[in-house]
Amino acid sequence: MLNLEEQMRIIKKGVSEIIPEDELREKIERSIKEDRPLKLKLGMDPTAPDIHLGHTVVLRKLRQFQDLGHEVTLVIGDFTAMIGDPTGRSDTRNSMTRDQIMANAKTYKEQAFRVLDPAKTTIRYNSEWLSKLNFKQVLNLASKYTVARMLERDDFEKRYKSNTPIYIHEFLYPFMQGYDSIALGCDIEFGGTDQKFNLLMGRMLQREFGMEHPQIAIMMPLLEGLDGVKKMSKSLGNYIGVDEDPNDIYGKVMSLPDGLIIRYFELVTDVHPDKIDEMKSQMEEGTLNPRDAKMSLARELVSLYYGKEKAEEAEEHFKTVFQKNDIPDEIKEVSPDAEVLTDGKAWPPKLLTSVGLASTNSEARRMIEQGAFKINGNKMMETTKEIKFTNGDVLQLGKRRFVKLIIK
RNA sequence: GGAGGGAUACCCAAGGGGCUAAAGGGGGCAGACUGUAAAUCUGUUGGCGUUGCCUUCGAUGGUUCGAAUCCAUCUCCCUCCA
Repeated sequence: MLNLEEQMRIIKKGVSEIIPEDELREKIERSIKEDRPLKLKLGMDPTAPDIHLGHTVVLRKLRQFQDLGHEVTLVIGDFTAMIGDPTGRSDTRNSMTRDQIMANAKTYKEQAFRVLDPAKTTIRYNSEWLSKLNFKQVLNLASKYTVARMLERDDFEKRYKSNTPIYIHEFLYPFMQGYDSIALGCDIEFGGTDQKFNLLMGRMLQREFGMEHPQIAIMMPLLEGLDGVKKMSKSLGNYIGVDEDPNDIYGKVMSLPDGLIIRYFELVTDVHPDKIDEMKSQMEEGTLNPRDAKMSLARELVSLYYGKEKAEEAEEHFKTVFQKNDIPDEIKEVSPDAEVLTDGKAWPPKLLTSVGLASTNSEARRMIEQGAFKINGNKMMETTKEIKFTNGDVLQLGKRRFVKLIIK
């Protein structure tokens, strides 16, 4: 095991807050002295099936701890998912069915191991202990905190003031998450900065339940999503999933606002800090085109999850389609129904719909009128008459939707 | 339990009998431009082979030549009182 200062240097890199830091030092010291790894906990609500880059910010930090010799318990919130974490939400979550939860939990596990070391990771489900609590025990937990303090929470306060309902069971969420920490007796709990309240609740409850050295809360910054402002999340649709197609990951990275390039390098890649600083100053001086920095970020991320080879392929694909404005090599081939295309002639809006490029005729018509439709690279604006199509024609609607026409 | 207020498109939000497929903003999509799918500007944003027709303003009925708009019942939400 590395000594205290070396461990702390690695640990502190990139974290947003450690509460309290001096107790963390004590814990690490004890762990070195007793040669006992620390128990780290990360709770994940399996409310969406995919892990995205936002999750990896915390997962990567856990991985660093694992590399220092510590152990991670990944708590799958199968029980808590039935309520849903109210953190940051402006409305009540819909509760989920058991099947959905378990299916999501499965992919979470698989995808989390793309970052975590499976040998040093334990997976637990919190229904294991939470479903066994009786009402008396719940009351005991609930008696440790007041309504006024609960309403201090920003999200609850906003909802309360704006007349959006808050259900009592949502108040219980932090207690359940806190109880996870009691059940597992963990040393450190991780989360995004938005988890501060829940993490501290765990710490407080552990102390109430007689733990001598309650857990430390380590918070990681929240990664902004594709829009560059809001946090990355599945429900906002501004995410990059670790399981997505390499071309999509590459493309999505390229669509990030320039201001996020450095932040992404820092939070979700393994690129050395010195190298990142160098890029930063080069961009400020104007000697490095942000586009090129973004391309290397995209390459870096794809190779992290798919390897170098796939990363290069994705880059090639991006160059052909978006930079040269060419037609990509691989295009889905589609044969339209005979009733749409007869004797090689078809009404363009209907053809585009039947071939999957547009979802309705009206949408197709609008896009054609806006000049978004190309056949073999030539703009075509006919929306009333039928026109001729030939086998192998490449149909393009907008910048990135392509289809090759196969006439049977 | 009592008294009031509210529900409008993907989201927020205007509209209180015909001029409303429904203002405005956000988001999405497209076009121009560029350094990229960034920024900016412009257009567009229910469906239908489209100078017209059909469906849509919480749900169901009703009044009316005509209803998002008026009436009745119901569902859900909020506020105040108990």
